[in-house]
Amino acid sequence: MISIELIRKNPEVVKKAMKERGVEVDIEAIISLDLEKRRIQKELDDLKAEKNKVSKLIGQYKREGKDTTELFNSIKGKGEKIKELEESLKKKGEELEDLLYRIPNIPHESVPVGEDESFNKEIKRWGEIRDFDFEPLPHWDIGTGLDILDFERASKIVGARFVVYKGLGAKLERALINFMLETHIENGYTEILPPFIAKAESLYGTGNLPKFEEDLFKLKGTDWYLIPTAEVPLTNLHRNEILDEEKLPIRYVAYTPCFRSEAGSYGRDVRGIIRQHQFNKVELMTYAHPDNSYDELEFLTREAAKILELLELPYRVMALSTGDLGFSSARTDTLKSLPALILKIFRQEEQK
RNA sequence: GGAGAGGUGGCUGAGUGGUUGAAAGCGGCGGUCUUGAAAACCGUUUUCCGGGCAACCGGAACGGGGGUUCGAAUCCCUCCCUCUCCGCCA
Repeated sequence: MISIELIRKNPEVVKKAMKERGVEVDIEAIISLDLEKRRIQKELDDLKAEKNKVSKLIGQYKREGKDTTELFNSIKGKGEKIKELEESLKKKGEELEDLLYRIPNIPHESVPVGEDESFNKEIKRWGEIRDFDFEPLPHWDIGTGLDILDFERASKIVGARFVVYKGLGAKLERALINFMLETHIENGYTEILPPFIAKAESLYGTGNLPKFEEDLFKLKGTDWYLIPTAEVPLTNLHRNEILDEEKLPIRYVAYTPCFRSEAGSYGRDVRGIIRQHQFNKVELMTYAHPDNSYDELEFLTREAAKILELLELPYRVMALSTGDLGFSSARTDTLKSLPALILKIFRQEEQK
């Protein structure tokens, strides 16, 4: 969540950032709401100060055996007024918080400015894209042909957008997870195996709530959600903690399944294992000092790229433009590799 | 599932409805002493919000929320969490 102080002090910075992201946010409305809220708080605090003073006097008078009726009379009706102000302060606070929760992060100055993905900037390219002297098959044909992916039986169990990994398919998935974990652990990341369920408060912490509730699976009759990414438990691991600066950076790696409702993406990437309701992910996460967090980001990106290099998969590193940036991200360097290739084949398929 | 105990500052741990933001100890910080350190002694040490250029002033916080009261860490309700015992169980 963007702090109200930042908006108070630098409204222009925030406005400019929102414009670059292509997001409509009424900063002026937030500022005037904040002013109104503070005005109420001042009035309330003054009133409470008055009442507290009298209450203290009553205590003193009683101890000294003096008459207190006059004191009681002097604060008559104050209670109701206080309750009234408290209520309106609470309401203003909630309104303000709700608005603030819907403001995305301020992009870093190094992020290319542009309204959509066409403004993304390539910052690195690695490896050779293989040429085939035959027509390559999409992965779902290969997978079902080898009997290592089974989409139909998955759909029997649960429905569309799930897959059953079978035999060597299951083993391959497991081996990849393990390979990634081991590689990162060797390089100083601490492995975490977190709960795959998180409560609402945690989802607010990562910006998934309140704005993106429809992307999540909520467990009926509870305050629990299936995690859409390991980022949720990893970020909340240290929520409301003050970290010792000496111990930074704290580097974590976690394997978790991820669950996404993919609402609003019906008809997109409908075949294969690209856009599933459940998928496996090995996540890297670093808690770093703000002074060197962007160096740390580069370290982390290199670390992730290493996996692709070890697997001899060609890739590009793309800096996402302001218009393509995720909600809580100040900067995103994304690795485009195999998935992009699959998508390309898939989209060609789609056009036929 | 049944029965019970408990949640207080960085930690341990007192606390009768009224100068208790909170004893004491530990830890931290500053100082005296010392060549330096330890010990001892003295002092100091919560956070958030608001107002103010500032010194400072006001408000809030004793697991969360609500209630009673002029006044709540203390009484009542409710939720959450931790621990112990019994039962059941992968």
